[in-house]
Amino acid sequence: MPRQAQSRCKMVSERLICMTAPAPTLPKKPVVTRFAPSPTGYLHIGGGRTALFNWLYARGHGGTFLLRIEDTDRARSTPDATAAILRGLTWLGLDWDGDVVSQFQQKDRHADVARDMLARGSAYKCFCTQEEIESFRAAAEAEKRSTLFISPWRDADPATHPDTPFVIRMKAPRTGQTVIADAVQGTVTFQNDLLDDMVCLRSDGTPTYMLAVVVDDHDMGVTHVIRGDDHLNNAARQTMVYNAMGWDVPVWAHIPLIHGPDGKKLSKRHGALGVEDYQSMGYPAAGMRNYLSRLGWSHGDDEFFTSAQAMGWFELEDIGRAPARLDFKKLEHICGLHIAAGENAALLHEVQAYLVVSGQTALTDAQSDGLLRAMYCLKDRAKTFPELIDKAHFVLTSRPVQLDEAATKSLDMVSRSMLRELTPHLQTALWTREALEAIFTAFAAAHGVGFGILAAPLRAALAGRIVTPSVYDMMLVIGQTETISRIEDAAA
RNA sequence: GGUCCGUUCGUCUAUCGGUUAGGACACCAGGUUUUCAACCUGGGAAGAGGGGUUCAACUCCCCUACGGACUGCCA
Repeated sequence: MPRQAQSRCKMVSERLICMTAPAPTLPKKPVVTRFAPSPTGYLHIGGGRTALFNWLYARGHGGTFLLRIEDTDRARSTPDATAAILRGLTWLGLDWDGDVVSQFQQKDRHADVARDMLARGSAYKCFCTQEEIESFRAAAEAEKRSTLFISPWRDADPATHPDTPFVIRMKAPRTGQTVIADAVQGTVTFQNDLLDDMVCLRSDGTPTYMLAVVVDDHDMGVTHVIRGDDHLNNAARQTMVYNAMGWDVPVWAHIPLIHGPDGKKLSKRHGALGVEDYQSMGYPAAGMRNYLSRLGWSHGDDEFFTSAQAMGWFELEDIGRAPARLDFKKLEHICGLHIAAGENAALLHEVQAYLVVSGQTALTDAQSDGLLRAMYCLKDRAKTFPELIDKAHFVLTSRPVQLDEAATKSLDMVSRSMLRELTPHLQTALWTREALEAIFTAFAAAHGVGFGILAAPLRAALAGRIVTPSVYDMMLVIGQTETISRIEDAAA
């Protein structure tokens, strides 16, 4: 994928760097990004966007997009949740490279690194019990002191170590500051004396997230960590692990979270949270990708685009710093454009998948065939798949066509007799739009009525409803025989 | 409480010191029409507040307010 657009600013600054320091023109490391959800439920819509950004960036830069499941918390991780996440990503069309990595399976490696840090003197054994720490924190809070816990074992003589369970804590620097050069947030500075010695290895020998992410990201060769800005504070402590091990720190990009329509953090009461919920609501995946990518990222005034275009445009510096709200109206609008632009067979395929996941009965072969033939007059008007199916009712249904209340009402004595007079004209008609238009125009004129008067009972007869696509489109799609039969049914 | 991040129309956003602050969704009005949509035209609608810096600030700096994240042997 050629780089179509690049921040002008960045190009200028790179040029400047080259002029002042010609040396660092080392070959750029290929981009490696990853999405690392924890398997505690479904794929959250915010997680879906994080995955999307990682995917766009990797794919747009000829890089690699990896997937890792952060399942070190055994109590909260379930195989079902992992499966749900994979399903969500697959539906969104975000394909990852290589095998899915299980963080838990790397636990021995994590423990090795923890011991390595111990040997290097950048970590130490802490024998404090959780109860001790909890009571310390409770007391500190009550007295309004800092709850920052400094282990008494930090500089203890190993000879004094008791024979009790211990955790391995990072021996974090107590002075100076840690600077995060974030591609989205800019330069963020943390005072080291405000950061505690995080636990790297639990007393049961399992690694904590803080250690595991760093080790895995390093081992997997991740060059760009694009994740929610709820991790921004963590980045400082994680940097210390990189430094302790002498590893290259990745490029950080902490993106703002997505909020609900009311501006509050997205939660259950907002309804649809999982990516799969959006699939069951019948939004096309291409539209979801388009809409989600515009939440917090922009490329000038471009609103409607394909993922291929987004890949060519996507740069970290174009990501905003403020949280964005979910707007279903705009989502629908974008999705409508994607349905309209969709290829008929692909749309049919997606509609079928939608019916299955939303627990509805799939279309029969005959219905699929009908939908395919009707697609041309349907797809411009539907924003979602349920809407598309609703508008396709005339071709999905079969005789005898069920009439709804309004349709029954419009088929009164007068209009039924009009329909009876109409059928002979249709029997001999050439079945083209032009010929049909000529017939109906003449027929309406002969009866001294406008075409609208004629169209209403026709909609009722053909679709059983009075809100339908164009009557000409319906007749052309269902064909001459079926049209005449339906009109005769209604006129009887 | 502490640390960190954020704040342009109702919403998503453009703007990288000089613009009548632009676009899109939504909304309102009109047009088109074969119902509903779609479509076309037009309209209202924004720099949180206060201080600086500057010839000039939405843009840079500080303070306040509001919102958020983190502050775990969760991830």
